[in-house]
Amino acid sequence: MSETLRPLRRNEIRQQNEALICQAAEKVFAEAGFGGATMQLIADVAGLPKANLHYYFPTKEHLYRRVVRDIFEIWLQAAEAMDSAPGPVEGIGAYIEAKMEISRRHPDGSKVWAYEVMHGAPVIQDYLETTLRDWTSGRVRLIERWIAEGKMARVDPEHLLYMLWAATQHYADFGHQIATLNGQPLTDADWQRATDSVKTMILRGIGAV
Amino acid sequence: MSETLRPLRRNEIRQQNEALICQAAEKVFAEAGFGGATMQLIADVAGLPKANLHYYFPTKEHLYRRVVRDIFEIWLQAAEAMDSAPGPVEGIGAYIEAKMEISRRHPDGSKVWAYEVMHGAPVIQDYLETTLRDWTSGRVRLIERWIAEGKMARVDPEHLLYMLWAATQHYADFGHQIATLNGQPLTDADWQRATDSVKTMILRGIGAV
DNA sequence: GTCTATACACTGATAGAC
DNA sequence: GTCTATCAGTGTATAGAC
Repeated sequence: MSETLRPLRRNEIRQQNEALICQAAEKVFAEAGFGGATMQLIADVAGLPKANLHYYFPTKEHLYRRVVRDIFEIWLQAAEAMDSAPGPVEGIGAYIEAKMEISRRHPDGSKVWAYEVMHGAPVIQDYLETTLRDWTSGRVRLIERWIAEGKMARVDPEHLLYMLWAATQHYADFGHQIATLNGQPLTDADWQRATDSVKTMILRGIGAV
Repeated sequence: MSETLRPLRRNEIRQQNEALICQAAEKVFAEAGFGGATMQLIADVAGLPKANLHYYFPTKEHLYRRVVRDIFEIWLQAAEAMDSAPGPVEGIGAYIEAKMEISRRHPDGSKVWAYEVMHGAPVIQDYLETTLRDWTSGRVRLIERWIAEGKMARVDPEHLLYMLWAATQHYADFGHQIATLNGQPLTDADWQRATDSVKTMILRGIGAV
């Protein structure tokens, strides 16, 4: 009887521990990079013996790969905010809000992604060449349609996307610099003002308002 | 006679070797981060025995500190392009051009800076709190003056600066991602188009054109 | 599935001959 | 100022008891 339940229980334990380890790994990888992170420190943060990490993830690189892939999924989900919008004001406005919210809620994930890309994307190069490229192509066509319909100025769609990524992720990746210049970490009101500033400047910059 | 010349010669040798080592270190730190970089690899890239690095820079951290400080100086020099301009079109336009040129010519330096800030600026925290904060305060006042003079829209000066940094440095820090989406590294014409795009969107975004 | 002990490789740094 | 040899410390990964 209990024999038939054991597989499910094991899966639950695995899922729970993997999530715990991933959470700790994201934090440590963001703070130290791949080379600077140690399995020992990740284990300490997760509150597990170091050997358990190797039980769930055979190597440090496997664990890192998993963390980066999780972040990539979050980026893609935010992208949906841009679709099914009547025009750039709603679509790009919603995309900026979604990406700013991610920068606020998942700054470590954003940093790990930045770290990975900065170092030549050794782990997720295939994602860049497939999923991200496909997504980008689709949004370029969407922006070109908005331009053709006279809903925004004639801007280079690719460089608009780069600016959207840069402006929003900057608040996560360079959050420490911003907090230092601000004198303290951004408050709720600060984040609202930041989001409004980015939205206002970009929407006006593309001639949508 | 030759005795009096020796100190100069030694200084020249030191200067030359330090520059060689810094150049190699910038490349390796950018590609691997502080933790991932090894003195052995930096020595190999510089074409020197590892022990020589420790002769010129006592520890790995001393070498890293020097590399980050060099980059910081380049940032500050670019900032001068913004001053002594009659208005935002010339001032911010020139600043964008200068920063895009740095992203193109010193992508490794930009990455080391990004890496350092992303990880909490353990080495250059004092620069953030003194030099960068002072510089920022000065430019905020400059932008506020332009706004008061009706030369641009009423935008939040701090967030405009963040957007300038983000948009320009993105082409260095995320250059690999951009090259992948572009199908190849940016050409001269691509860089020109990128610079024009950033200038056009931001200058229109702040109501300066 | 969990954890202790350990093998094995590598790193930063130094000593000391040249 | 240059370079070989080497040490002490640490890292990843695993073996094996529980």
